[in-house]
Amino acid sequence: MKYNRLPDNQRHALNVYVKLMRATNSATSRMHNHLKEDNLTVSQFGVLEAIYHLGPLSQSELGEKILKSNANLTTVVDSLEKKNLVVRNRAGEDRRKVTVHLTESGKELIAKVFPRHAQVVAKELEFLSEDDKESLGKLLKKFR
Amino acid sequence: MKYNRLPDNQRHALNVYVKLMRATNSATSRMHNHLKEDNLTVSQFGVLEAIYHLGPLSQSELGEKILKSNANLTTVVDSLEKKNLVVRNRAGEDRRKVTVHLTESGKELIAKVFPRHAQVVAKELEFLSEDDKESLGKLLKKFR
DNA sequence: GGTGTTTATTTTGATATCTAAATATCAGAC
DNA sequence: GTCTGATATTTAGATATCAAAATAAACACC
Repeated sequence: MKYNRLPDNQRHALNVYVKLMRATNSATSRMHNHLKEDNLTVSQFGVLEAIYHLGPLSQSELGEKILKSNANLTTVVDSLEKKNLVVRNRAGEDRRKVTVHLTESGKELIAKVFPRHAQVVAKELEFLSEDDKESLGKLLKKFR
Repeated sequence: MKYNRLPDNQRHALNVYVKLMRATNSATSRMHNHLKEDNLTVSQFGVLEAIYHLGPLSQSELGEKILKSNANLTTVVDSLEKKNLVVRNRAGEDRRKVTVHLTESGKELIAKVFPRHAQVVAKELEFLSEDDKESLGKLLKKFR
């Protein structure tokens, strides 16, 4: 796309924007493929992984982690519960909150899937040098 | 997320991956908001914009541009057609292909919305210096 | 201690999107 | 010319997701 006739700053911004979309799209499609092997959606994996690394969390906390709406978290946790990978616990101090815990089989599954995920992500980012990764990380962090 | 106990390269890759997801998420949610004013979805806007800048395109070409499946393009073009913003044309040499054109009101709309989009994107990326944008662009380009 | 406000989750109603199968057309080999 | 395989779009069936309203619990404050 050429975007002529635009002020420089807008043209540059649009170019970065388009590249960001394309990069994310290509990265995710390659990195998320392996989840099918275990019948997990990206969101389901995200929830399992967050609890795996951070311990039991409430649904709204999970929503922030995996960047999905609260309404959607209800659905995602429902489907994980149906598969016996997590349980909801409403017995905390604040009874509005649901705390989501891994079951034994949830723990087993994520303990198997996460290392593979880490490998796939590392492999798919191999084309970046360690320096590239560091600079890219710093730049992306500024988006906040 | 700390990702201890992982090899360095995997830990670094995961950090970049997470930052990429978060950056894209935060950028898109801020940059796509203005489209609601004109009742356009991101995909609908993407199609209008692609034709606006590149001229009439087939649906599969549009799918590549906006990173959506062919099946979905049918739906997106359907909805644009319903709003009289584009027309399908099947009269080319290859009669399998549909070529999507802007109507007059489609042209008017995108001629109004695109400059605003460019402004919003530029504004939302203001926190990056021109140098930052250039380095980021170069790094993201490597994702191909 | 009742009342209004905030917070967490769920429900409702709707859209966007995907994969796989169906359909239609084209292009090349024979 | 006809068959075979590739390509473009559409249809069918399904899931993921969202925004807004509903529900329920906690908090604040007079």
